[in-house]
Amino acid sequence: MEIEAATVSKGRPREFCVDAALAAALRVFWSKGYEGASMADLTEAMGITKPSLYAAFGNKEALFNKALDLYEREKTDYMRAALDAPTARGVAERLMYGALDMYSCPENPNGCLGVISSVACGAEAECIREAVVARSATAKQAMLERFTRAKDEGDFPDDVDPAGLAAFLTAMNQGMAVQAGAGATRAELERLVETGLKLWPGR
Amino acid sequence: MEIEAATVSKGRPREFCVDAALAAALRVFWSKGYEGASMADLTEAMGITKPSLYAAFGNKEALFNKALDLYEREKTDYMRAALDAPTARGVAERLMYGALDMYSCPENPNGCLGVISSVACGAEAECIREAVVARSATAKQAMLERFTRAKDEGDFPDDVDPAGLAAFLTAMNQGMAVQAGAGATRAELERLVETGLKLWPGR
DNA sequence: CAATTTATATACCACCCGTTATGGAAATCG
DNA sequence: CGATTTCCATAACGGGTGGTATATAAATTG
Repeated sequence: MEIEAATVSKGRPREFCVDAALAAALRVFWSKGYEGASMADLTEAMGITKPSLYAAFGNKEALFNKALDLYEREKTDYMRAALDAPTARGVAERLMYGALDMYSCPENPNGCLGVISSVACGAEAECIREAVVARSATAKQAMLERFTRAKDEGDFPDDVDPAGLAAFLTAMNQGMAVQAGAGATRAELERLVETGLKLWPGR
Repeated sequence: MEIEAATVSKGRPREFCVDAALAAALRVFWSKGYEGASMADLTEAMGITKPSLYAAFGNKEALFNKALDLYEREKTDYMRAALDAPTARGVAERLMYGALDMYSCPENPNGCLGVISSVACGAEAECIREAVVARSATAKQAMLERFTRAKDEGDFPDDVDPAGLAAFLTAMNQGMAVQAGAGATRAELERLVETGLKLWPGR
């Protein structure tokens, strides 16, 4: 039983770059959501034909999961960097401005793949939603742990709840994603972030 | 040229209640989104056949817009009541707890029809998104006017921006909708609301 | 009771969906 | 070179989509 894929290919090598194709697929899912992205959309953007796609990625769901991996890999990076900030306020700043940069970057599709996929999800694609929600939960959990530590360190008053702050930041992030998807400008999102930080406890 | 529909029907009267059918359609759109709701889903929930639906409502898009009217009519009520609160903090309280009640009512589908429809919207249904976004904009505008008045009345410090507060409340509402759609419990949403109110300026 | 007008029910349309079978081209290994 | 293995392109599959034509049933008007 072969576990590893063959390191030396015997037949004709594939003519496209898997990583580039996956990046293209991510953009399509990011723009249209899981169900909104048709195989025709995907193959056209990826520059390959359907049989090639199925041979390389399995099926639509597997392709989405790999695209989601790619998306989260980058996003996780910026979140981890944010959680490494020395103070809770620093964490909030980096998280919100990071989200702002992501959502207002003109090269990115509008909105957040996670929000799009968890909201726009017909019953048939329940497993997609579950996968996305699970990842979102781990992100929230990481925030919670960071803020419990921050509370111990006296970063904010005792009457505010670390779990509440984590939920708050999550909601702000989701709200930004929705407004960005609806066409909000960077200036509008900036004002939202600044207001959120003005309300943030402490300092 | 007849402008008004005939007030006295001549032929066989329809056997179903239009309002009840529309309410059923609203629940389907609310649960599955515009594109996720198929005509089969709709007719089954409404208890009528496709020709009856098309005769009574026109087509899928017209049906959605009427369902959206119905949805907004109720939601607008609670928002207007919220904006009538004497203080800005009262407005925020009523808006957030109103949203909480709406999103955690077990009889309602999860999430917010507006968020679902604006986020989960393939290119073909662009007009749907535009309709939803336009309504959301008017709601935000009403908040903005209320908070500019509140600022003149000294409800919160001068260094906070009324437009920022409106965007903030909108984002909180959207975040609650996303988290509710993802299966958050009422307790979790309550904690989010309480944190939001704890951060609210003044008092 | 006719005649008319409308609602309903069945069936159907062309199209798009995700997925796969088929046939031929191309590159590697012996 | 020959054999083999894999990739690519075309086309088709069954099923679901929004929307509709046709025919029958039912109620109102005269």
